[in-house]
Amino acid sequence: MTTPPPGLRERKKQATREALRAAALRLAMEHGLDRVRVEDIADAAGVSPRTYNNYFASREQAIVSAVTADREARIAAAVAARPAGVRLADAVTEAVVEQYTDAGEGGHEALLFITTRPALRHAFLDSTAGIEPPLTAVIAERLDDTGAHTARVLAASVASAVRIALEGWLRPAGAAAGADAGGLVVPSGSLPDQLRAALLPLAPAFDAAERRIQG
Amino acid sequence: MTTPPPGLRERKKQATREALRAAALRLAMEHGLDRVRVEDIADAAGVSPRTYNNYFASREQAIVSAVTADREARIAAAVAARPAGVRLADAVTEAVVEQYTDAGEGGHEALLFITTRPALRHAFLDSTAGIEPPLTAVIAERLDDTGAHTARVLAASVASAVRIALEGWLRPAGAAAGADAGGLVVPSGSLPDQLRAALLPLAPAFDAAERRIQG
DNA sequence: CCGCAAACTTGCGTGCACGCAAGTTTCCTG
DNA sequence: CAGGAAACTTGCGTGCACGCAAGTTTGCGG
Repeated sequence: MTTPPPGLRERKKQATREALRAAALRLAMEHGLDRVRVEDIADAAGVSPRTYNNYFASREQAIVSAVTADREARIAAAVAARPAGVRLADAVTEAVVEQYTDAGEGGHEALLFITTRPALRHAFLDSTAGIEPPLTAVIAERLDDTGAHTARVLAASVASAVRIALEGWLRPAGAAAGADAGGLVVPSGSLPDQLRAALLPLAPAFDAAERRIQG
Repeated sequence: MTTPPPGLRERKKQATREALRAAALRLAMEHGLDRVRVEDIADAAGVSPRTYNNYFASREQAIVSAVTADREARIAAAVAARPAGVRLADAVTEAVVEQYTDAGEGGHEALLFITTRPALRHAFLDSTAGIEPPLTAVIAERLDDTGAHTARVLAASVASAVRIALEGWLRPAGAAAGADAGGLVVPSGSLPDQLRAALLPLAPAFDAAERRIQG
């Protein structure tokens, strides 16, 4: 259903995309973010600059995607993998925490690099929006189809919460706190803690949605 | 506290910004979106193209902001205006519906124009993110400071829900439905209905947050 | 009323995103 | 195994975003 043998075209495309990702990240880390032109990346991947742009709409996207590429699919899979018995809220929370705590192979240096440059950090935070579609799919599955876009709203909310958690986690390294002006400031714990804390307020919404179909 | 008489500088800045907004929208509607160059807009507003770019990071942003400019502040104000007794979820929902149904003075033609061109529609949908900061502020006020970023998460979720509602509302005019592949499709009712429907799943989260501080 | 510091505007230069219209490769069907 | 359609790549051209380093305006003590 999902994999009618990929075919040469598709394989080549993925290879090119991957080559571009890798080249973008490597060159940026080697020579410094602003000393890498699109031409260099395309060159290193063996394609024309114009083709590079058929795959990525910006340098930041290419670089960041080297790290965030398949988180989307992984998260959805991780949710789907939880037994059907557990609370949806818990399934989602744990799946998210799980996927954001390993950070992949040599991804740690890369992640440091990315979260350290403002432009890349921004792109990185934006990439959380990418988990929305697959999350929508798995959530919709568990909810059957109660109320049509309930699943979309919940998935989008999760994506937002993750973004906020990441922002909070990066706060120390971050620059402007903005017009928050609350009262006390939390000392920004570990990433898993931040994620759980950010997702906690959404749990009641998940519970209610789940209750609606299963009593 | 909020308005120590604005001063000449600030007034000039707002005037310029407004002139740019207006020029951008007017020219785009008169001559067609892609027959308006940045130079024309800057020119019509009486500033250099470089200055235009100090105010807006893209043509789309300038045009769309002519319509969405103060929705952000209005929504926050509308929430704050509701009596303290009502359910937070209701206050927010009604405030949002209220602010998205009038659409401003001659804004109807403009809105049609915007939602009709893909690039502008995208920018328009993205602009919903702008309601997040002010919403965070008012929500945080009602919640005191239970759990620090609860307010941020809820505000961000509302913004997402609004975005989704708008997307649903524009669906008929929209192009690609994406990989939704659910089952049945809803015939996309009126905008207020869409908004209420999208915000409904979040109500339990608001209730829980409210309960947490007031019993 | 002066003059300085901070804010804002502007011209210039660089690299970039992306539409378009060939050229090339993959895929499918007879 | 043709042969043509569909997908993908590429060069070119245009307009754009934005850093930088003057020039100009506003605001604020003295």
